[in-house]
Amino acid sequence: MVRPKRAEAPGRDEMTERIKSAAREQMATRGTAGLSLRAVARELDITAPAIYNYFARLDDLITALIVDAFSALADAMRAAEADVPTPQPADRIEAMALAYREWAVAHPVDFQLIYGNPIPGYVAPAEITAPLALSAFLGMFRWYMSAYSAGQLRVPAEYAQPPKQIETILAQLRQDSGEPVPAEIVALLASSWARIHGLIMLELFEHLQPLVGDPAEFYAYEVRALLQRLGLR
Amino acid sequence: MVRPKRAEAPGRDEMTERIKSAAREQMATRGTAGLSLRAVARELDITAPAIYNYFARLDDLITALIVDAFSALADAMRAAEADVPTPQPADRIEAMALAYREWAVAHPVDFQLIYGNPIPGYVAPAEITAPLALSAFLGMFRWYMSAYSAGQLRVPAEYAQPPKQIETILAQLRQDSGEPVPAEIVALLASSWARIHGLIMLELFEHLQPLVGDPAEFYAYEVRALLQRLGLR
DNA sequence: TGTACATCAGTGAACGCGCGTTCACTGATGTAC
DNA sequence: TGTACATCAGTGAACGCGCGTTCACTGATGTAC
Repeated sequence: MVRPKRAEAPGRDEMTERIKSAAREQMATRGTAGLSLRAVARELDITAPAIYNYFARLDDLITALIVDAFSALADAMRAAEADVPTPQPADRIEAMALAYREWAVAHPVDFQLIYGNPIPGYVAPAEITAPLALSAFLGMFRWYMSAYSAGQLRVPAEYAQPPKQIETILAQLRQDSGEPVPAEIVALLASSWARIHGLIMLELFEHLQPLVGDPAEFYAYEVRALLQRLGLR
Repeated sequence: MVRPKRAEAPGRDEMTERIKSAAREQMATRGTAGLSLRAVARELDITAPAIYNYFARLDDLITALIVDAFSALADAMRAAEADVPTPQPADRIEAMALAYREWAVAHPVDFQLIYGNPIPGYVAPAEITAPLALSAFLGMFRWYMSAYSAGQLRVPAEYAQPPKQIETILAQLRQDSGEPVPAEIVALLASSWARIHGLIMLELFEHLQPLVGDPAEFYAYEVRALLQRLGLR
């Protein structure tokens, strides 16, 4: 019988996971700012200094949680995208947008951790955070581009003249995607992102509910409206 | 010479204002969760217990700050609305939307305080908070309604069939505004709010900048697009 | 005008708390010979 | 197979800190007679 690891002793990697998981759980119940090394240790029946064997500072633990949250969100969106049986961009975009909200609602504190309020005293290392923040939405960008190239996506009249400043990012996107990127598509992506992001933010803090009743239903309605306006439905 | 108050002694109301102002300043530099009674006292050259003469609990101070922030935002929007010389609803709506962002950018921490992350351990009294949260946007609702009644606002095709759940709020709105309120208008209002709110949230946490460059310019563009789509421009 | 009293903002000491981090240590486990 | 040693996760005590809140008090000010 092969037994690569002993059953009772956690092992370094698993212990690291346990610490992160306890930390996530604690944030879920007490808010992002409610995280404390000692409480995590207590939860794991361990003394606080033991955690220093895995994370040199509390900030390193937080950074690890942020990185995990970003990739969990990106994974959820990729999985939703992959589950779509039809080849239409509209279906993929819709699936990813719905997955965005579903993940946010299922993990509200992780969502705040990456898109919302910073923890007091903690400063995220920008070189780690910045690329991850966009990555989830660049997946959607690919479908915007392919729908546009295929002549399916129609730029609505009201978005015809995007501001000049937007061209600063075009060079990089052109490099990433290997083809010329119209400023209108970037503007549409940013606008789309803001529309669904705003709905989620208002929902998470209970501001949307009194206005629309069921936020999930309204969100789906908004996504459909968006796709329809882009000529994809 | 009339002198209703002595110059050197602050007086109760002014001292209350000073405490709130120091608290706001502290939140601005250390985040919403960085607020502490003792630090506020230090700032005012006073001992911490003295603050209990003005606020029975730290939570009461926070509640006062929230109420102040809500009314400051509502005031800013009302002022912008009043400054519009033309009678067109589109101009008023645009002015209010721009004022919404300008206030948020000028007071990011206050904006987070009312629309974002709660302070750990603090629970806002819903009976105070809930009505205020909507109030700023109900001002915009009036203009949506009047533009609709005047036949200027055209409901875009993609928003033609709002979800059923939205009708739960219609009765109350009908009572407030004194006329029948179509579900489409409420849907448009919620959608509009989410669009600009999402842009602001992404801007406040630096997620929008890499995508569009100048957030102010992009915001103005988005508001124009919205008004145009509603047939108001 | 002078005295006694009430009011009340602010003091200073103290409480018990949880926090992040350091330090020298223990003791189980794996490895080399 | 047995012994000596290295590794290293985890311990327990201690540090200095800032926090919210309580309490009995001081002392200036205003008021009543």
